[in-house]
Amino acid sequence: MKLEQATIKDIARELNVSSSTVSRALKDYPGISEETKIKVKEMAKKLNYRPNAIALSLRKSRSFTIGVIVPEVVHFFFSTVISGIEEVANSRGYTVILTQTNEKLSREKTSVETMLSNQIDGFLVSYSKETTDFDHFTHLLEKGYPIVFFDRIPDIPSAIRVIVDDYSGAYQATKHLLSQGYKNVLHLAGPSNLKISQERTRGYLDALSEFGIKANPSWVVECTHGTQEEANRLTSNLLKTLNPCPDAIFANNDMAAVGALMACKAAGYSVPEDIGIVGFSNWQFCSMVEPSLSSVAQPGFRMGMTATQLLLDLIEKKKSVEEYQEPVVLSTELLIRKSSVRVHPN
Amino acid sequence: MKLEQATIKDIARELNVSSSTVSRALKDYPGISEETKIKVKEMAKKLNYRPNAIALSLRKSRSFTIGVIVPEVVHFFFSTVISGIEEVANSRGYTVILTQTNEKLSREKTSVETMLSNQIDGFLVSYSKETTDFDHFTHLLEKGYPIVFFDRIPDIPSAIRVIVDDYSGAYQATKHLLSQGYKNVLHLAGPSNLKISQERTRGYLDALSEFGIKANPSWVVECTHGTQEEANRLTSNLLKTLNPCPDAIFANNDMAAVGALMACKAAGYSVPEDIGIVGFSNWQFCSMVEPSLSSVAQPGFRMGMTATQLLLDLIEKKKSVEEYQEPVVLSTELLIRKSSVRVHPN
DNA sequence: TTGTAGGCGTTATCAG
DNA sequence: CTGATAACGCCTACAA
Repeated sequence: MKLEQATIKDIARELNVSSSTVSRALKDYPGISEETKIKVKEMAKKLNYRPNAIALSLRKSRSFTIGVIVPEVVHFFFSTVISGIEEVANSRGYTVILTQTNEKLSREKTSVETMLSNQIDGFLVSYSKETTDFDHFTHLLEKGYPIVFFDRIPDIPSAIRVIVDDYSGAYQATKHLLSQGYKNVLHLAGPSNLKISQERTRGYLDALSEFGIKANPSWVVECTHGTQEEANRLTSNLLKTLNPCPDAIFANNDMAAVGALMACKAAGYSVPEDIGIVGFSNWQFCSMVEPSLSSVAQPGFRMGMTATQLLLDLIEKKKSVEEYQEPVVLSTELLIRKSSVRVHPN
Repeated sequence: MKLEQATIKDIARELNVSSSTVSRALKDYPGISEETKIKVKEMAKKLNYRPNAIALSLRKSRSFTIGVIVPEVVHFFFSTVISGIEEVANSRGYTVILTQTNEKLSREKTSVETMLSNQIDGFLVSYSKETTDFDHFTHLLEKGYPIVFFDRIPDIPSAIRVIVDDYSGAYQATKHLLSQGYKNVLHLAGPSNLKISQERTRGYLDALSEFGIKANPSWVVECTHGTQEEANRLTSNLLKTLNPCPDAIFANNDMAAVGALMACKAAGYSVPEDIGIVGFSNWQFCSMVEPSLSSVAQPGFRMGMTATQLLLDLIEKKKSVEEYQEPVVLSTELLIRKSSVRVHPN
């Protein structure tokens, strides 16, 4: 029992005109009498006519659809980005197709294929943690297919990229900890194949060196999954084994920061008195935990909007790839809460 | 610079056969010689042939695409549901188009239109808080168009609906509070036009009456937006004005529960000693707040999977609407944490 | 075993 | 100002 949609032909038949006339009348083409225009539009309304986007796509080889590939929807940051994408895409008349890879390269590849099959006009991509080889994207880029990478970006100069200022965020966070008088700052890092992780680690290291502290490689600990449990486990161990014992932790993400926070508390340390903590992303729960968690806020919504604007401008040829050789960088902001501010500094 | 996609015609031309032969060979139709099949498939690979889903849709009047309409992506529960939807849709070869309404009826309506234009095969809908009139859906239902409502469901018997057991969850939560010895349980309710809110309130009321407590209408307070701030403000006031002072709060959602928690602490009450609190949804932060928040867990992922399975079965005519006169109900689970368990019961 | 023709809904092109 | 025709890529009766 399919919804019998009225077509242009139906309108034409009812009115005894040709379908070309109807098509033109509906689009207010010049050279159509006012009279027929009105007749046609009325009939269209009467029959509840709705243009068939599929037929249009086929005809124009343009689908007015963009494909979004993210690692996980259930991730505060990404869901915020998606919100921004939706916003811009809708307002400019585009439809959004979404897939999540669940951090799997294989799913990323099939997603790309499906979307290409669906003739999407362009991609918005944040790749999976497993992705180290970008052939499935470079092939497309070479042919001039519009792709905008956001947050997790590849090292391909010809790719358009939107990121937040991870380096500066990490730098500010670490500097803030050091300024508070913390001396031994541990870094719970992200997967080292992601540029964002590298940048955050770089910011951490630079802040240390600015304070004349020699970085110790064993104080940069990779939290591969970035989950609370993992960070909890790692931190518990580190608190026992590292010498001197860390008195501050800068975590690559908030989940890890909370895990570390729990571990510190469980080990009998007080936060922020004994150990200061700063996270990254400013998830909703930052203000809810005890003590509230300082964090580097990333403008997710804005990132979604920016990336989509770029992509659509590209698709509509309002901009060209050449104009974006360098990544677009959105600023981050350190939000200082209780977890990193000593009431009685040492 | 569009990606020049090879078509069936291209393969046909290269091989000096007709396009129908190619079409058949690619699909392993009976009555095609092994030899041509192999030739065709090799050429297809060589030319990097990829079927054009758009053309297929037009031809078959089926798009293998489903439309998902949710109020907000940035919402732990909904993002979990989306995850479940993705999972099933992908594995059964369907693409997902997503829009969020931002709780606006107008956007809900335009979303429906756009999706219909895109010839989607069916809808998965959780409607907005503004939606009180369902004409834009009933029109479609009457024509037999496949729609599955989830979580927020309308009172339309002919609509297929998937919900969690809100009533039972709320009932269990309230009963739990009363069993802990709390006497005066306040209910921070959700918007009264949503069935889920009504059901949760009903569960609350029934638990009260089972304990021989006469419900007081002014103890059911509507939190329209369900935000932390709103709940915080409301609770602060209520703690001052209600007589007797509440010694427990059952909140319609976790954000509100946290708001209430903050208000209680700020007013000098200790949780759970003075005031017990239970939330609803089991957001990630429940285990992170201090004290950890008891909450009713909703199986979001499972809801997404179930709803999608139903929808696809419907689309593929493996099931009929008649088989689902009653809503499908997924069970909830009360997770008891610290916020509702007195160490020293009165 | 393969080819031909027609059509899904729309619009661009050319004629009238 | 309007109509006929072809084409987008694919599939499927029907014919050969």
